[in-house]
Amino acid sequence: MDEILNIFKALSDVTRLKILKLLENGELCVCDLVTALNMIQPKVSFHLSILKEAGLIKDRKQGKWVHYKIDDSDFFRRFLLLSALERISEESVKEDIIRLKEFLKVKNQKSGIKCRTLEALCCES
Amino acid sequence: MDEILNIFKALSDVTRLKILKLLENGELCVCDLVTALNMIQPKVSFHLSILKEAGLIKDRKQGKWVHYKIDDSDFFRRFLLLSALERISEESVKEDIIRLKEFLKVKNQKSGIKCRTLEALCCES
DNA sequence: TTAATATATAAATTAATTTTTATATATGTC
DNA sequence: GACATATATAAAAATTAATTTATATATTAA
Repeated sequence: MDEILNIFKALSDVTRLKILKLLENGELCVCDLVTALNMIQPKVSFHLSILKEAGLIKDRKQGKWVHYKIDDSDFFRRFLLLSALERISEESVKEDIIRLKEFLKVKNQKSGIKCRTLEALCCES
Repeated sequence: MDEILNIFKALSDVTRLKILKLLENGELCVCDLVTALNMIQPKVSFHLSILKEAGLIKDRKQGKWVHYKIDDSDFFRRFLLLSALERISEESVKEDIIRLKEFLKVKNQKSGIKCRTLEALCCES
């Protein structure tokens, strides 16, 4: 019971649903999410830890950065996310995606590394 | 977003998951649930109101009683419940079902009305 | 019509969660 | 090595949710 409860608890917060919606396009590091959501970093880290604890996302350390992405190793969780995120309109993360794209563009220019997630993000603006 | 959020919030509480698990066998009135869960009545009513608000259950008034059952009019909700409740073991409502069966038996004897839900409840004890 | 039962609701309390602020750690840069 | 950046974590404050207690409403029974 605790497992399923943790999953539902993880999914019952706007910020966390937004994070998941943003991660649908590919992995993002904490600072990407901080910029996209326009929130302070400890707050984002807090929500990421809850999503991770529930087995909904996983992380990958690379140098200074920690990249997060949806954990699709479990069928039920993946399916749940799929059907839930489908019910969240793009509209609800519109502003976040604008900030994110702007931020990733600048990051790309600086680092010279192409970001797949940026390419996946929808193209208006 | 609010709609899906409400659904997940409704599902992120042990008492409410238990209520749903108990309602899987058929409709129950508030006093059935109060006895099964061994909780005070306002508490049960509070949780029922949240489940109803989320569109997961519906009620039917009959005389003094209010009977609740799972609302299967919405495909997504029904499917969500189906796959979630499947992941909750019978063990986690074992004691509740014992109390419930005992209570329903006495109720049946008194009223003479056969309760379908009682028949649906599993047969040990 | 009085009493009893079933349920709901409001107010007060308690508990849990989220947010903020401050600080620590780890990695990379100068 | 000193400094900057990215992230995590701990403690405190703020917010939200759950629980209890008390009371109201509606229905049936006596």
